[in-house]
Amino acid sequence: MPVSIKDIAKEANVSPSTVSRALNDHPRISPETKAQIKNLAETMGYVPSAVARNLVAKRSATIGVAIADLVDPYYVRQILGMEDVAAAYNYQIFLSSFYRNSKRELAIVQDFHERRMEGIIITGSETAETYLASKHKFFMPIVLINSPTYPFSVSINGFTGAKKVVEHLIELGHRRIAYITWGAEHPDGLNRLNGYQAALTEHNIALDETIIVTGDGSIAGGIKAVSRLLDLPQPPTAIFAFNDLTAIGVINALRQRGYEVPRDFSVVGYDDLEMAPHYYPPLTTVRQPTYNIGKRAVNMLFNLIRGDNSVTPEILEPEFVVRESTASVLIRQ
Amino acid sequence: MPVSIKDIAKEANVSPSTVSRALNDHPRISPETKAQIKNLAETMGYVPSAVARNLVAKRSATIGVAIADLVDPYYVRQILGMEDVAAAYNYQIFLSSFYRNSKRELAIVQDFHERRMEGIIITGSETAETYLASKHKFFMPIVLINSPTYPFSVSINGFTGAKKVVEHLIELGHRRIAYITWGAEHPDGLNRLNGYQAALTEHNIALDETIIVTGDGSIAGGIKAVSRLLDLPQPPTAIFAFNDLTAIGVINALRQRGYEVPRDFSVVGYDDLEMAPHYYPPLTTVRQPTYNIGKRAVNMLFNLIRGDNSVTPEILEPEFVVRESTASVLIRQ
DNA sequence: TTGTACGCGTTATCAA
DNA sequence: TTGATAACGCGTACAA
Repeated sequence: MPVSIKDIAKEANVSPSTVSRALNDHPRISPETKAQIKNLAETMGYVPSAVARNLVAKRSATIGVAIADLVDPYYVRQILGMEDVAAAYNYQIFLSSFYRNSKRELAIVQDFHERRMEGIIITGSETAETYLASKHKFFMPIVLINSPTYPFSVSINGFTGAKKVVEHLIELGHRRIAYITWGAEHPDGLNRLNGYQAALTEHNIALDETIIVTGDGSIAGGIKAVSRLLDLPQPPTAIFAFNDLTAIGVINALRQRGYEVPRDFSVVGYDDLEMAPHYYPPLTTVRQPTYNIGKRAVNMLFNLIRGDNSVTPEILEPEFVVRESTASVLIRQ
Repeated sequence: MPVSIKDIAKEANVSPSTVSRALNDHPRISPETKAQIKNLAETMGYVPSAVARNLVAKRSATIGVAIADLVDPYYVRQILGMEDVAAAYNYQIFLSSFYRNSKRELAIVQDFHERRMEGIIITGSETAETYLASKHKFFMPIVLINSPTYPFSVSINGFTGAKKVVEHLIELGHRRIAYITWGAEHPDGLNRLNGYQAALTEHNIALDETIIVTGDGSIAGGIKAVSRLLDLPQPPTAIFAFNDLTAIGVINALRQRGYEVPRDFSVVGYDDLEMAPHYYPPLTTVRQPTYNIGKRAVNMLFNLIRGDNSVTPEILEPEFVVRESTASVLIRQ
């Protein structure tokens, strides 16, 4: 249905290559024919076919981005950074979400290959080893976010992030600090757990596995975790949640039971969501440089596309933000 | 770099068309050659080129989705519905965000054309008239979300949504009900404003333009709006915010000034964000059928792609949800 | 300055 | 059952 370069050529009584040259501002063409053809293209409603162009050019000026969860602001804000850098390079982004399903993730990577993306970024992968195994042949560079063992990756330091949180709570006098995880398979899960443990060890606080419970990164998960924590013979005085949504669930569940934060329990989240400073109480949390990690990932990818394989894994530092959901253990009665 | 059908043909000593048939499970091919070629393709790491296939097939099995804001959960949840329907049809989605910039929106539509998407969905467009004007030639069907004047569109009824909110507040005894809008250009802005006015008129409450203020859909916008509202000689007793984020800003600003919601002011939001029931206080709001609207939009688009032009604009109804941020005006002292 | 010829990777048609 | 040929829309070498 769309009009092609040939249609214009026929209409203008020139050859298709002349039309091509006119449309691409090729130097060797007379100004008159160029103007005439451009006019004709306009009136005929010509729209160049990227698919034909990509076939012959062997490049698509497009990168594929696979994201763990389109609804999670943590991942979405990374996209913002990617978009800005990609736009500066005149590249487009093809975005797909695999919803934390490794099978879907691999299907997306396959699709990116078929579409001949020039590079791939995957954020939130739970199967990073796959991209190291040589049994798959990937003919385009792949950059992972938060898979620090992968050679081409950009990550945020979950170890120091978690450590700072726990140190802050210890400084406030807390000794029984619960930790709500997000299952073992979360890309950043192990790092943060190690940070949590390191802080305790450095302050000679024995690790108590009963106050490490598993959540799912959701508000509901935080609510459930509180039930388990408060049923303990010796409940914690502070709760470190895997993310802000979990923390919100925690605070709500505590309020339902008549407790107040931070008077009765200190609670810390992670991510610094847009509404974290506007929650009640404003959340003490860890701000992750999401926009920046997106930028860095695309920059690294372009280096790889250019053939510069000297890139090394990058690790960005998160920022600890104290607000009002944490307080000294002493204010408890 | 990637291996092509020709490479396999050479390796197997057959013609390219035989390889094509083997790979596509064509009926007229011997089982042995088929098996041999499939093996070869596997070991050689063959990945079919979607771009070459699309060129000859004149179809991409892909629809383009342009979205007003990737960070706004309201839009993102629509994508979820689209993805599910598209997947059922074996279609992929190419997603781009224009961040409420009409120029970028049109550039995305142009890009979709060049990539030969089979159809386009635009949600949150502020320039819907463009798609009616015949000066542009669009050679693929376009479905708009929340542009009810466009013939191929799916919308949520903002009129009844807003009306229900105001009726609820009136029932609680409120007479001075402020409304925080999101600028005139918001796709649903006028509909909701009309609903707001209709409810007031039906209850013989005079419209007071001084308590209709402009926000920007953000928490910060809600905070600013409160300043203007409380500086009025006769402040409102209830505030209807354009969305939940604005409502959160409102509630926070009120709390900062020592007021409590709903004791001193009733506040209503819009959207029913994931955390709306878990905010403090839990938000009275309007739940929009976002997932469903995404589904309907894709279904409509497929009808158009099939050539069925008998589609008519669809309007879905929102659902009013009462929680704890609203109360009778009588409980004020 | 313009036209001719060819190739990109794939599928479909026709002939063998 | 398989092979040769053409075509999709575009860009580019080479020839005119």
